[in-house]
Amino acid sequence: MELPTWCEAEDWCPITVTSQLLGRKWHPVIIHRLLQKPMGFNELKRESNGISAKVLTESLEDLRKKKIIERSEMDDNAVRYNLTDTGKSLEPLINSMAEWGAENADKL
Amino acid sequence: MELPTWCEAEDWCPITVTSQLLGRKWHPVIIHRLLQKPMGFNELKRESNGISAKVLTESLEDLRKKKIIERSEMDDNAVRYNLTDTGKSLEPLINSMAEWGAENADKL
DNA sequence: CGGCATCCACATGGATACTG
DNA sequence: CAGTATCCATGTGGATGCCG
Repeated sequence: MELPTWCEAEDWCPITVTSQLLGRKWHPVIIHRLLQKPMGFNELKRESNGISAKVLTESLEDLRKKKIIERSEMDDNAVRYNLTDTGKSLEPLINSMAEWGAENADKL
Repeated sequence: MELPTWCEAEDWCPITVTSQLLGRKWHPVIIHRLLQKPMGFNELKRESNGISAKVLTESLEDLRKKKIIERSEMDDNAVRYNLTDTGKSLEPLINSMAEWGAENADKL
């Protein structure tokens, strides 16, 4: 199957789509955390070392707009964020990124 | 083998290393182009639809500092940029990004 | 060809404080 | 717990023109 990996127009190529999703500082971290298990706002904040509430809010909003994650309120009013199917489909990519980063961090 | 995919300190995790490399708007595109073949400045500029000379200069500089690409001057004074081994090791990641982007661009 | 110099606009993120 | 509201600093990229 031929996939259009090349840019097909000014300012648009498949790579860039992914890059602009995973290039936001905290997005890949958030997705990585949610791959372990669904979490609430504050747990997610704790698990993402150093993110501010503001940026977490913005990131979650962006990821929701892009249908990568879902927000649901439980019966006890607790909030849960979890990945959509689209979000889960990023798992191999996220893992590859973590692996590449672990192996090459010292070389950069 | 256990790889440290998790953040090990404030402001540092393997995922973030990769994300900050591939998250710059044109970096993945440049790497993708150079995976096809080595190129000079202007050819690379033409092949990356829409990048400005300034940003291309900055990107190449950053990628060089990170040992992802190399710059060499040929005997005829022509310039060639090509990937280092570290840069080439990004190929599967770049391809996965292009693939994911092609498959999910419409859903975002 | 292979850039550099400017200037400018906006995106992104950090810090801090406050709220129901 | 789950956020909002401000303010501010820097990052990042675009446009344009010039140069050897």
